[in-house]
Amino acid sequence: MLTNRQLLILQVTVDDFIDTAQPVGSRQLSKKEEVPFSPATIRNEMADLEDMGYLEKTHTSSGRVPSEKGYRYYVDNLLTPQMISKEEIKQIRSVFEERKVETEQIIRKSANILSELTSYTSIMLGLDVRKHRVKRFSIVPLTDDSAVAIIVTDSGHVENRVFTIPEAFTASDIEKMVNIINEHLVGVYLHELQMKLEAVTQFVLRQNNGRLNDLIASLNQALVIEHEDKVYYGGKMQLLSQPEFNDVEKAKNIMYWMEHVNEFPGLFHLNKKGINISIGSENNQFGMNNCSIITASYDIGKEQSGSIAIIGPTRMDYKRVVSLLDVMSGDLSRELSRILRSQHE
Amino acid sequence: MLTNRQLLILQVTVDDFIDTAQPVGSRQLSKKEEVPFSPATIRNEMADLEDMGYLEKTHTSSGRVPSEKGYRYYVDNLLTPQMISKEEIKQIRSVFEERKVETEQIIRKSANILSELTSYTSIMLGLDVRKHRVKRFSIVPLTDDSAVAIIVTDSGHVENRVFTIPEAFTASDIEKMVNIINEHLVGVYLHELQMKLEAVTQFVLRQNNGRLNDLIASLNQALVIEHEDKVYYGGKMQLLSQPEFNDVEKAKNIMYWMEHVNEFPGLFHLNKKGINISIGSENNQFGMNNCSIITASYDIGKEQSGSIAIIGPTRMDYKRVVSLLDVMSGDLSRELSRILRSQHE
DNA sequence: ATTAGCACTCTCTACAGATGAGTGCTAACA
DNA sequence: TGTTAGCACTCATCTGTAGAGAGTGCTAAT
Repeated sequence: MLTNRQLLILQVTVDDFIDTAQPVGSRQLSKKEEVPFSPATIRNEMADLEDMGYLEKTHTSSGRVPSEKGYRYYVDNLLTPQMISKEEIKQIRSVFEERKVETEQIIRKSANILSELTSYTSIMLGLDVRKHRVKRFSIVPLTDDSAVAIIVTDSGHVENRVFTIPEAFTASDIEKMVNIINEHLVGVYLHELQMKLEAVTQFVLRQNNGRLNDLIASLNQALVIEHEDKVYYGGKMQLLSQPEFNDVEKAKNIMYWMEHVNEFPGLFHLNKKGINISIGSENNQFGMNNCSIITASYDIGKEQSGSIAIIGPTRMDYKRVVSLLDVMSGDLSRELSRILRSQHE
Repeated sequence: MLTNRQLLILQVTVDDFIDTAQPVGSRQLSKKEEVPFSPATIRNEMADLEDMGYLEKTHTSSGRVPSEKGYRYYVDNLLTPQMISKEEIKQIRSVFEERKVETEQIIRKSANILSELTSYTSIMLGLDVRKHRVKRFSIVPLTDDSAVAIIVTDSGHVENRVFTIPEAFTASDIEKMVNIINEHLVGVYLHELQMKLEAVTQFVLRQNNGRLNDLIASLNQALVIEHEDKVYYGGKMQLLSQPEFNDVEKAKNIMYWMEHVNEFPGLFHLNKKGINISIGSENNQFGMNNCSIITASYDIGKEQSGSIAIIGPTRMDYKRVVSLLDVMSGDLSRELSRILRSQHE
């Protein structure tokens, strides 16, 4: 167990390192008024903290730097939420000022503001389209053997797919099918679409409209709506401004990773509700040892939820980021729920 | 006017520098078998080339480096197209193998392959949506006061906008309007849309259907189809591998620029037909002094055209890039024209 | 238990000298 | 007269050294 003095010193050390990015020494610490001890005392405590694995030295006579274990302890036990200034809250709220209805734009704008306020990179997952419901289905023929299928969801989102028409179907055939599908599919969640289309096929068979079968099959093939996570970034280059990425090799690594985020589907969904912090090698699997990722979830109505994340160096300003994410996720919950509700009225 | 020997030496110097990124010296050059002269002779010629502004020294006793004027001369007069291996042509052709109908995917894939083959960054402009024609217009009501307007184009592209319904219009009002609009607007280019909607307004007024006016106005407002160039990148990070971007500051600059390409609408459209090379400070306005941009245009049918570009350091492999762009733009012309034609049949 | 003092370690910077690649110029050569 | 060998010179880069500065660990005094 750590003594109060050790807690204090650990906290101040981490804070200082986060601030300056320089190893912090005992003399330097003793100058701070929060720390009323002499350098020698601090040295002793730091040595103990090092033995326990919370601090590290870069070389024998350097100051100390927090270890991952140190950050972890700091984050779990010493994190005092930071006040967000009114100015900044106002800036966050500005996202919702324009009364946009397009959730995509709201999310995109949020990402930008978040990265501006933190000076790290933000990543936002778009809403899961598959949890929206079909509002209207229609087909527009393009050529003799191709047409575009359009699904409008209750959220105003539009999915469209070009598909091939297997034989020569007349316009009235297609119209008939559109009617059947609308009858059966309006109100259905997009992720149930495939399944429900099966039911339609059965229905069509029973109605002796068997000739529509091929058409539905082709349609069914085109309408696979992947769980394709739309990912929005804010301030991709912000990371390059951090001193830890002065080395181009490291910068390249992290940029590469960001381009391929969608290939790691686990990243956000594994997270629990609320705010979650993953430090350094804890997200080693993703090849970013020098980075921490803070994610926050928000709820939209009862069924949907979204994720925001900030990615920065392990030496990131946890206090501030956590507080900002807290405000932002709360606002997103509230505003997106409001929009969704108005659409279901 | 340059002598043949000077031409040779300039060419070999540029080639060598492109290859090694190191200033090239006279001794080094004389070792090459294409250059049967002694270092002293080469020194004399190089001194002359420097006087004429084609070469530069980084310091008094360094080897020479091509100046921008040198690159320009090289590009204009000494560029011998490079053979593209069958392997590589095959790789390019693989874009079109899957018989995709979605031009967007073809373009995206092209961008990736191009950057893979060149190890620079590629930028592709999506097709200009505004040159497509309206195939079908429809409206799907979402709530009492909002609806989504959908335009399907002859190319299978779908544009959609959420707009607010000013007063309580009945479903039949809206249906009426959709019919009127379809009557007037099918076949119209998207860039004419605004104008033609004016005409519809006039028509509606004359038909004494004046009450639809507000509806059309709101719709008109939503249907601004910006000349928003969709920009696709391939291999954004490739540039970071180039030695000239080892300096993080420079890397940041260029990355920043790339994120904001769409804010420089002039970049691609000013270019003439065919292949165009812009070296170093020639694209100074865009803040990329160390880069060259090679653009190539391709034609789709009679009316549309597209642009591909490769962006790399001034010390880029012009020979190779030009040849690759040549092949790629030819293929894109051919294949996209084919697809377009099939859609107009 | 805390702190002052001291020897020690390690990094960083500056400076000097050696090295080597390259140049310009001049004189000899074909 | 065009080409080349030779030579002195320049400059970047590397190496080694010395000193400053920041920090540490340990010990003894408070």
